[in-house]
Amino acid sequence: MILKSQVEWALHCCAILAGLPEGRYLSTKALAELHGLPKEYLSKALQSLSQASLVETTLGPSGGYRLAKTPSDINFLEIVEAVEGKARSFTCTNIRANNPCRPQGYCDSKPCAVARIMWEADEAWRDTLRRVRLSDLVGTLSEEVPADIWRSTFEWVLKRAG
Amino acid sequence: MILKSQVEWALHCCAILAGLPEGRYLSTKALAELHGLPKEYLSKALQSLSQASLVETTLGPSGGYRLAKTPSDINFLEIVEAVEGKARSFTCTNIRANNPCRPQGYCDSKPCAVARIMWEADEAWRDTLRRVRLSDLVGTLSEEVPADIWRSTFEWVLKRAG
DNA sequence: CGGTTTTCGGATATGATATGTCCTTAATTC
DNA sequence: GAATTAAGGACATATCATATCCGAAAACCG
Ligand code: FES
Ligand code: FES
Repeated sequence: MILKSQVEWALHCCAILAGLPEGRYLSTKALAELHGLPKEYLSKALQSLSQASLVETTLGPSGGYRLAKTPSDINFLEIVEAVEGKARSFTCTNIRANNPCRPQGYCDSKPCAVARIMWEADEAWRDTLRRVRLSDLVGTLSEEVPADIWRSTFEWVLKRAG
Repeated sequence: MILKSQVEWALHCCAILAGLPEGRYLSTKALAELHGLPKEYLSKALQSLSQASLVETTLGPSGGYRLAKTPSDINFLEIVEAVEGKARSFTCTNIRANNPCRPQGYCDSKPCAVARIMWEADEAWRDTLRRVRLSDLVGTLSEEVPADIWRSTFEWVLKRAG
């Protein structure tokens, strides 16, 4: 069970977009260059964010992406699910139904106990992500990233934001 | 991010083995037949359980698997990690290091903020699984599975247990 | 002892999914 | 009209999950 690397990409990109001034857009090209990622493929991740209505886009030169909501209104789960999908990590294939001791045509009333436990764990994972806002990440980053790097990155981005 | 189906298989098999009388073994063949699974491939999952010291084996006719510990001493996380591995679901590929604004040779002191949050969620998932014991599952099953099916399954297993 | 049954591990094949590239279309800016 | 951009489809490649097969070693049974 491994998350795709697009999840990391999306989170980093959202963190950058969160620092963008009101009304400005940042292109895929800039985001790819900033993170050292293949532009074409990163584009797929950004499209996922767009389809999830987490970011807005505009075309043409000076086009690109910006957040569709305030950073404090976006949580980690939204971003993760946008690229990873909302499907649960555990799927019950109902192998209990293959038990040869079962009467013909017997039908289970509840989802099985095994799946319920695995889904509970899945929900705990999602709950944790749901509780962390994008603004929390930006806050942590602004404390931890050395001030000069933080500032020069911001300038680098502004220079390319349309 | 999707768990392999072997996880489900291992959990179901452990639940069955938990009902086995002291000192008896159940073969892969019986477990595969009971759950309608490919014997050869299920064998791989059981080998994983064996390598994790969750089950003990013996060879020859009347050989097979039995639990290595009491059901109340085995938790879900042990079983899941045995077949799924202990690696975290999120891997930080350190793309922050590609930031062109960084000074040459700059080295990060901490794991990055993004990864820490994702790992926290991963830990919440593991914590939930760690808290559920195999004996809890057996207890739930014995309440929910209709008594006649429960009993006949038990007899079916005993007839094949060496 | 010899034949059977079992686990174990390696080798191999197949299918699905993640990753990555390329190209076309439509919208926007200048 | 030319340049730039997101969107999305087609395609190629790599990795991993799934599945099967085989040989070796151990245990049981006659
Ligand atoms: S029958 Fe296996 S998890 Fe539901
Ligand atoms: S640098 Fe991306 S998660 Fe650590």
